[in-house]
Amino acid sequence: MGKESAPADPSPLLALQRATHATLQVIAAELASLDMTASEINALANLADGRPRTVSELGAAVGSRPTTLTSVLDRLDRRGHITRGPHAGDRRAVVVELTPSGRTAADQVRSTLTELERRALAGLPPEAVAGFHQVLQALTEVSS
Amino acid sequence: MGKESAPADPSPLLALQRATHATLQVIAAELASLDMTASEINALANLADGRPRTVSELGAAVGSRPTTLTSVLDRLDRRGHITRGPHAGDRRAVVVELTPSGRTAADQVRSTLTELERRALAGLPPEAVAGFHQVLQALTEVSS
DNA sequence: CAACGAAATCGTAGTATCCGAAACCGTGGG
DNA sequence: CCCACGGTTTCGGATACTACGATTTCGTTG
Repeated sequence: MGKESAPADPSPLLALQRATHATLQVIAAELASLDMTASEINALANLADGRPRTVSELGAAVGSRPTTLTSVLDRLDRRGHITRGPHAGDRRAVVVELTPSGRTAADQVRSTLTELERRALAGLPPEAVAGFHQVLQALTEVSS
Repeated sequence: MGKESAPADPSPLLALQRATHATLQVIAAELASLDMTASEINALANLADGRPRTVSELGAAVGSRPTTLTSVLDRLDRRGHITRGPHAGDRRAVVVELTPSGRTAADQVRSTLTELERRALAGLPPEAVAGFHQVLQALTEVSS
């Protein structure tokens, strides 16, 4: 039974981790000019739509605890990429927002991401991509 | 136009990272009795098939540099989960192999993984899972 | 045999990540 | 009105991941 095409890795979760690591390294390498870490890139990419978010929201988006984000946001703040402002309706919460320079960096991050996605998914049928998102959402929901 | 089901995240790569973080936390929590970190779990899961591997091979499987694995393997070694032996045909290389106790732990890891996968993918059509693997492989290949 | 390349380890440094505790604020009950 | 409770963020401390450069050992090629 020729198993050449199905090596030894039928586990979706292991393949998930491998793909994450591999893409992460490529992204960090292509964005080396920004001199940012993976976490900073991740945070910035999630803010790239320009909509301000609280620390908790951002933490849920990137998959980290709010405590973890504090140091990441500290660095982005020091570099002038984000600002922390008061929340309109809730004075406990802090609103994280992109500065103009942060917007430039975030756009660069997003274009790198979409470029990599385009390169990888060019020859694949749309059903595969749809299934990909379906499985990712199922995994995320089960792990929420 | 109800946007509840399509939040603001059409980026496959961002969804990938979120799912990875979310599943990683659940796995680490369910395997808390083993008292191992995510990297150790990842390495052990990749060794669970019982086939010995070199450090470089394992590094390619988990997505880390060989230098990164050294400390992880040190810990697994100290706990008696793996042994480092000489490679038959290449005396530079080191062969990493599971011990009986490592095999027990690896089996536990694998059963936790398959259980989580089963829970998440139960209601999904096989085509979705197939597309998931297809996209994952494409992303990994582009980033190799 | 001499030179070059590959494999793994070690030392060093920078982050990431989480936990517990504290400070601040919003909400509901007396 | 005041108070207790829960949510939000930050800080301090501890552990571990990760990478880079240098080193050692070994295979390979000329």
